[in-house]
Amino acid sequence: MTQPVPLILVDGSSYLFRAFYALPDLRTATGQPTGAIRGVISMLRKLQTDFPASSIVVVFDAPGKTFRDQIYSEYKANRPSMPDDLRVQIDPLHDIIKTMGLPLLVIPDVEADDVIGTLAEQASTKGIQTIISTSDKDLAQLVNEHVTLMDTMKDEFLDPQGVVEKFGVKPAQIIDYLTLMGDKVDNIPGVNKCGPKTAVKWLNEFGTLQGVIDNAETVKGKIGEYLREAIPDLPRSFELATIKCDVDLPYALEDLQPAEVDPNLLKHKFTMFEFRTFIDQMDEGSVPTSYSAEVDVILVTEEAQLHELQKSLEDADTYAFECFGEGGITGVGIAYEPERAYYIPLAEGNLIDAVQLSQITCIEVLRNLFASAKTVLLHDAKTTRHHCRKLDIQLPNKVQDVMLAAYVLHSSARGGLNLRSLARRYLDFELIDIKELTGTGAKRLPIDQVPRDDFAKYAGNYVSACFRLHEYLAQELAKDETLVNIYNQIELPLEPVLFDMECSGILFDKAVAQDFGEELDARIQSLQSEAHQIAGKTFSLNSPKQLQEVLFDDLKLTAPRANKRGHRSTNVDVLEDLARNEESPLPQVILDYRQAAKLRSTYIDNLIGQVDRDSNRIHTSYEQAHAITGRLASANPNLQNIPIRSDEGRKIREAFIPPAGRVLVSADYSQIELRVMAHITQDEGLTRAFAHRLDVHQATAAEIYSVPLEEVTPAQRRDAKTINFGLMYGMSAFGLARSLGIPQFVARETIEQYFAKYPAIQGYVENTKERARTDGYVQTIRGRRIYLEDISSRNPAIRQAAERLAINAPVQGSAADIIKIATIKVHEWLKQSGLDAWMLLQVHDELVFEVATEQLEELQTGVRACMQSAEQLSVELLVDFGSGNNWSATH
DNA sequence: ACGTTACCCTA
DNA sequence: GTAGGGTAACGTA
Repeated sequence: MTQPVPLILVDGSSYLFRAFYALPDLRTATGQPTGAIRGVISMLRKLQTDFPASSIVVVFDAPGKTFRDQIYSEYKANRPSMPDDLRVQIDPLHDIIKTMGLPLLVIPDVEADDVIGTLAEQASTKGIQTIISTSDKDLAQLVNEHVTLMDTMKDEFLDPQGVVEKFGVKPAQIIDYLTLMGDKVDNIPGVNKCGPKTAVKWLNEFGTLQGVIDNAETVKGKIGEYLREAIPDLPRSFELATIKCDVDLPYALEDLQPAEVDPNLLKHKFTMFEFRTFIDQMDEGSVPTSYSAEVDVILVTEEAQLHELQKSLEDADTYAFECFGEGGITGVGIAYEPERAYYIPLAEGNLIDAVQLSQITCIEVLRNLFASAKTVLLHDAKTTRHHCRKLDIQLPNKVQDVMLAAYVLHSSARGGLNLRSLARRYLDFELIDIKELTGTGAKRLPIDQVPRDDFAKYAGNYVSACFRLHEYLAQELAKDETLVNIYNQIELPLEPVLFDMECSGILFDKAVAQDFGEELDARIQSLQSEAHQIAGKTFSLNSPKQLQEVLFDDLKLTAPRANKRGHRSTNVDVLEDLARNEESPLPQVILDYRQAAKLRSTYIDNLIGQVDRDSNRIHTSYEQAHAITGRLASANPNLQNIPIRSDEGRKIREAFIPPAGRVLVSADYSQIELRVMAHITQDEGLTRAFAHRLDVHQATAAEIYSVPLEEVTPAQRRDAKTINFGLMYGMSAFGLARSLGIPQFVARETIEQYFAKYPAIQGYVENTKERARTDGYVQTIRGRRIYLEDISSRNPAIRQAAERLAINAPVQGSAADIIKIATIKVHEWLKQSGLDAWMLLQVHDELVFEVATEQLEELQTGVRACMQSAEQLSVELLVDFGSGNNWSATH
């Protein structure tokens, strides 16, 4: 078989049976049988490899009766019923075949043979060469000059000549041949004692079945009697043995195109069935384009070289770029083709004696380069923007970012999103680890002291990998339109917006923080001595280990709970319990101490330390590609966890202030996650509550406690709020009982009542878990994917954690998509509004601005419009505003 | 010096 | 009971 064959029709059912009986009884660790699945998949993968140019269509019998049962009630009556171990492999097998991107046909009321016959006939008519892959000899009747039979498991091909050699009759005689023999298994009567030899002998003598019947009188002996006895039944047997080639199919031949394959999903499914070999094979074959592992790195140290490079870049469509350095800039790397890269050293340090270009010349070239319309390929564009900013260069607003592309493809892929991991994962390209050049620990070299040639090699390989990754990831993203949209419409445009917000920062009044810090110090001191006095000894209040001993050994209080590692917990819940018992004043003292110490260290000290010397502002870093749900994270410092719930903690917010003449403004979405929940589930009760602009927790309380809205007590509302949130987090009766402090059976009843009132939410919970199991991921409204590698874990705790994430991720992730879109819209609007206003922070459902006091109203109007129109949900999006002279006053 | 654990702050 | 970040203590190097 050297000619590529356009169409391969696979008789899936025949292989499934063969694989089940012929192959060893493989099972997963949980005992799920998988041998037949593996056998069929293995066969299909062989076909894919052997016939890369062909389109493969897989056909299975559908459960239920067919026309053959109608013409003959005893049809297949002798077949033993399907073993359970085989039956349970069918659905998973179908699912994997679909994930492999192969068209799968399971047509009710039509046997697989007839589907194959019909498709082969259609293909023949069009002159398309067809291979039927089957282990069932009956299909030999379909062989003609366009149609070949193949048994993939036995590596056997049958063209018309081959049929004659194997069976002794021509393909056109196969039906007659089968009719004469009958089929014991399918309970089709033939001629008694007539096997293949006799059938072939008669057919060679008389030509056709009709010929045999017409000459029945001439057949001598016992077998002649049997033949004559069989004649009345033979026409029906003939009909049963005939494969129909004119079935009405709901598909045309040209509809049966392969679907795009999501390799992560496929790997996930192979993992579920413990098909390690297939995964390994995929990993080996995952390199899309086989580039050389060796990158030709050119060190640019002369002006002539630089200008030559500049010219090449002007001709190139696109190029990868990276700034290397810690603090200062050591050099830049550029690659405009996959196998060659350039490194331009710019460091001063100990390399000053080496020949190198002046920074000024080089920066000028880069500035011109970035001013042209070329697309720059980057890994972590936002960080590169900060580097460039130090050189007073501006990257183009529109760039490509392989980190963000990889994040959109798989936000939680093992190994993370640094370029080295991505190169290894997607390109099988092993990058030099910078630690090999710098060393670690005390002996670690600053990177500008790494020998220049070594560093050039590292840098050149780095940008080369970035270039190659962009090619690969763009192609991967293109396979799913929604993912391309997440990348192009959300993540990519958001990146420069976050950059601007990071550069803006927020003004911080150190004096206010300092004063509060001193107040806290005094409190910390006195609480500490009080604690030591009660304990009768000095100990570190910060140490859970020492505290444990004091509380439970020295003071002999009873430990209510153990923590994860079996130690006696001293966390808030425990201390609050102990404080309520009033056996000792120490627990309350510790609680007060903890609060003060936390505020002092995490907030006061850290925030003061992060204030920029020149601007007196705090510039956080947003992690755009970190949270698996699509949320942002904030770090150095984290401005998304500034205290607000306790009055003491809130005081921290008083240090976040606007400059003179401006106010701080906070715009936050009202109940965005519950609104998303209402939209996703289309739950009537929840939707109605939002449509009537009710207090949603109050409305929930009224429903589950069956009381009029106005009679809901604050306690009932609080419980309802707990339940509403708990549900979004996938909470169990156990968890609800704990957080409401009620017995588990009461919690179970409460959840039942809730689901009775909000049935669509219960449906969502069940469907989502199911979808997560079959797909391996869940999706947000916009189609962002959240993969759940543990959804089929055999460990119940791990599996249940994945289920909770499956329930929460679409809600949290959709809300994250919405505010990201809003952030982009607001930034655009602000830019063109000409207002003296700046977007400073994003805190999941809140945007914080500073604006010239007299422009407050105008800002609110514009921001509200952007935020409310970020997504069209089936419930409206509402935005609450607050403003004031510090961040506390805006709430 | 670095990693892990317990704790606690946010949406 | 979801998603994060940061601190101090403490264990291991």
